[in-house]
Amino acid sequence: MAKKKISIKDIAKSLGISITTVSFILNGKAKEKRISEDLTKKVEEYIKEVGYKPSHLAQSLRLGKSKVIVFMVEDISNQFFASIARKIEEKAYKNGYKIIYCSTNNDPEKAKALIETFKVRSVDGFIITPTPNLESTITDLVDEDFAVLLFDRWIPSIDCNYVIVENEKSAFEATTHLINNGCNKIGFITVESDQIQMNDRLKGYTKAMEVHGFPKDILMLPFQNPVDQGLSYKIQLFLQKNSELDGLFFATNYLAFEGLQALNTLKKRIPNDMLVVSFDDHYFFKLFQPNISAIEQPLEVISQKLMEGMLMMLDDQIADKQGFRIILPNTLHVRESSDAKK
Amino acid sequence: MAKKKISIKDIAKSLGISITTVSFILNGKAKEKRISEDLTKKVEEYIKEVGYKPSHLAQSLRLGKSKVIVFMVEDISNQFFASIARKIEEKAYKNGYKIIYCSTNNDPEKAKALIETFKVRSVDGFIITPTPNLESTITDLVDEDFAVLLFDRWIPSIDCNYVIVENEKSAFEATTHLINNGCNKIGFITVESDQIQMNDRLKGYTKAMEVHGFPKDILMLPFQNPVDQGLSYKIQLFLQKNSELDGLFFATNYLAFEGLQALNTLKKRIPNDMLVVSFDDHYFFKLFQPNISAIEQPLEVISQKLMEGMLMMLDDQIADKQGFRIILPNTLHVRESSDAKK
DNA sequence: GAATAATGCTAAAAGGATTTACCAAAAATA
DNA sequence: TATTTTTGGTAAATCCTTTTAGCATTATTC
Repeated sequence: MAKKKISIKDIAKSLGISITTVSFILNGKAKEKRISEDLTKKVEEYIKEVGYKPSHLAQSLRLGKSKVIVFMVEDISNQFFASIARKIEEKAYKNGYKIIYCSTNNDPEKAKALIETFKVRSVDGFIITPTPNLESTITDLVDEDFAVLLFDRWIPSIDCNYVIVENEKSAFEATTHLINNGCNKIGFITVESDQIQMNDRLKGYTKAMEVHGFPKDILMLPFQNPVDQGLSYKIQLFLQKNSELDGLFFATNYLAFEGLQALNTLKKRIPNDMLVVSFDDHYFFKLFQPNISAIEQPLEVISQKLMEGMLMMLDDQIADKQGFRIILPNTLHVRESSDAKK
Repeated sequence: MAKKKISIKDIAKSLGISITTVSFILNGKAKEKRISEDLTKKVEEYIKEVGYKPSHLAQSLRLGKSKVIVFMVEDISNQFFASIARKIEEKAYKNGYKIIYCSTNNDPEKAKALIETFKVRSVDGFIITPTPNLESTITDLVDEDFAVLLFDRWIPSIDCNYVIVENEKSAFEATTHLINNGCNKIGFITVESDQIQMNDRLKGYTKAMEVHGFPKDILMLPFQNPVDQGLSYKIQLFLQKNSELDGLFFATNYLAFEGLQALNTLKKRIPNDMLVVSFDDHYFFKLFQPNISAIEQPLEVISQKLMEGMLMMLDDQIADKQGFRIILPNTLHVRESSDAKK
């Protein structure tokens, strides 16, 4: 039953005028191009009547802009990325942009392949959580005049805009929080990876421990996606081997979830036996008994900055496209009774 | 520094042959169109050498297919939808399709506007969790030959393919499970909405209660997005007013999260004071102490069926495009010690 | 009244592909 | 040798817009 899509040509023919005229009117250039008001009105009415909508595809081809932004993250089903997705979606749509998402699984080859397929789709911009070894691919992208914005993690060696958070500083603060509440044997649970944000968190922990002259206990779990079933068990073993630990700092929330299970299995109580803090706040931490302290990334601000930066770069007027480097502060939420061990 | 994109025309000129020939070779029609092997090889090598990639935009314009599928859900940051997103992404990309997402917030006007903007972008298909009052919009879509697949909820009054789960049956089972474990005053916590899946869950509960001749206690919370802060408190009031309740059935997981908080505040213990079950399983339910029973929707199968149906509809060969109506069974996970109250 | 300026509009190119219809030249057939 | 068939390709239309350059008229100026 598919009724044939009406084109600008059809309109021109029906009205006995030229395509050019219709196009000018459609693009609000009637005045500028000296189309008479009478004709303008007539065309506008006809357009409304037949419900004509220009083909975005043809426009994109002609103008070389597709009004599409790619949102390439490690895993779109991860709550953190999904939340950002939701927020940038809103802002993008408001500005006439659509968002295509994809997940890299932190696999460089997959990331490269995805970027390649998007190049040929003439997307306008990329918001990316880079995988390792993506330097040259991203540099190319920037050279080819795509708008590129890294987030969550960045790549120090290349010249590219980004929006990230203060990983090291917040990790330092969180560790210090544990220390100030009586912990001196604090374990750091993280994941084996080149991801710079993870490294920065480790640095923050390390620095805080060194400042106080405390020994470090670090558990580097293998990186995997999806989350391995045995993760909780591995943490449990680590806790048993280091039974003197009185504090735990999880580098990201899904590690904390697994860790909480391990603590439960071992009948270690929070906050009496162990003080816990996690990077990346989560609804769960407030639900869990007792509530778990966590570092909250400013999702709303991150999203807002992401779109702000994107739109700035996409807007040809702006000369300085290389000055958008945003580092945002996090918030440490102290939740379990904080003087538990004092 | 943006190096100019090379086009099929450039190749033809460089090699001193016609555009047509290049196109035939690119599309693997060299043999069919009787292009000599010599020339074919020469062109293929040149293409590889200059790294030519056809413009997807131009192809889409010419062929009328964009290889884009819209994934329109209530809220992409919801774990359920985000998980589906992740899974269909994989399958879509494997088949050369990209996915644009958008969230309706369950607002019919927003949904209609979104669908309108996508029509002009010549997307090929829509995977939709319909809002209320979307009947005519979706019928139009189907009439205009877009591939449309509803999921999570469907619209009985219109002729459109879908992939859903057995809401009523599973709700009946879950309620029966509570009854079999000694509950006879079971509260049903749901949300005020026209969404058919919510209604079906209510029906399942109602039926089970009526079969056993037990009184029903239903709490209809106002629909809202994002989740209201006072939700937990409202559930708490309900529990206080109906202090004789010994079982609770939550129509969806985020209600259960709020409910668990309320139970905690009221010092009601699970399973001793109250047996609980929730629709939509969640990682949390396994983490929570004690573990919470829940009905798990088959995410993997749902995703697989969605893409299977989509691809089938997009594949022009298939004649019967109206025969894809899938209803999938869920799994009830019984987690707290099941004989608690026997 | 002739030259200039303004008015109102349009033809055609461009963007990058696919595809139909056709055309020479060479080979095969009669 | 004359005719038909096959081979190896190409020109041009098409998808739908945007935009440059220009062209008749009419109005204005001197």
